[in-house]
Amino acid sequence: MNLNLSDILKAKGISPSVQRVSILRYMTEHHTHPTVEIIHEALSTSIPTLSKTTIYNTLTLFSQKGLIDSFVTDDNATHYDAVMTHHAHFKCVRCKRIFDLPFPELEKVENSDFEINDIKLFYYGTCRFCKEHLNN
Amino acid sequence: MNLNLSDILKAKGISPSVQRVSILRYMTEHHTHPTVEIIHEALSTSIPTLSKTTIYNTLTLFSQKGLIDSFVTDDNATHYDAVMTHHAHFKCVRCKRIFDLPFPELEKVENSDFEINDIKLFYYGTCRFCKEHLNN
DNA sequence: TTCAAATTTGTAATTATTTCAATTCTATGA
DNA sequence: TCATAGAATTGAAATAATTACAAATTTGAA
Repeated sequence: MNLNLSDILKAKGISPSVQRVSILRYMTEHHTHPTVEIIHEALSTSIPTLSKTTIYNTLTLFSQKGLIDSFVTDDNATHYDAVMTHHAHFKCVRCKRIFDLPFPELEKVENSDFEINDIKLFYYGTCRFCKEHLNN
Repeated sequence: MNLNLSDILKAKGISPSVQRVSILRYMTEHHTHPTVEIIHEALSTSIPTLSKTTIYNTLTLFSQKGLIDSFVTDDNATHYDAVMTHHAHFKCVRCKRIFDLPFPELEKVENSDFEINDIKLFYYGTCRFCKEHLNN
């Protein structure tokens, strides 16, 4: 398991430090689209000296190497995502959780003014849990 | 023109102060998806005392009353938009400008776990101007 | 005209992120 | 094995967007 993650990093030309492996492990085990803050809270227990700067550096590196994706939502924080298959996101405006949804068929943009390299699709609304339990 | 904007505000139950009318005018005349920073720079000349807090308050109010929309892009800043017809956005990763694009036909999400109230679609890439003039 | 309520303002606080220099770690070659 | 250069990490400070909030100003109705 650990070896596996190390190998993934090495395959991308990233030397597998304790911090990097931990962050990658967190990302692959938690598909919750965490922010730097959340990751820091979660990993500080096992690596007390882990700094946010390292997490920022690491996630930026992972992103550049194509290991993870990132996006911002209307909380103005960057969320990271280790699921690299193209998908859409649903954000519950109540509990703020972000869920994956399949990316729908999209007609191509007929406009030569724009060279499109990436498409992001966000749904906003209320999740079933909040619908059922927080009726106020 | 001015009367017009005042009336729009009044129709939404918003009293048309100088600041609010100016901000609404800026939004209707500039479809550039400005940030608070940009609006502040632009209007400070004519209203030197205009504070960012007022701009934040006003845009939040306009948004709540359905006069404008807002979204964030990967610059982690909130952009405001007075074009209220549903459309998509293209952001040029070079010049950072944001353009409107028609919102494509989308298949309905078949998932009772989510009640969807809003959909946002962003394209990222390079605009024609940057393609032609900044080839580096 | 008066005054309460609404609005605006400026400052300070908060939050996310970046910068950067100092420290720590690690792999390599003597 | 040991020294050491380069890589990685750290923490503190700087920056940027936003919010909180109390004081000052403006406004509209009585």
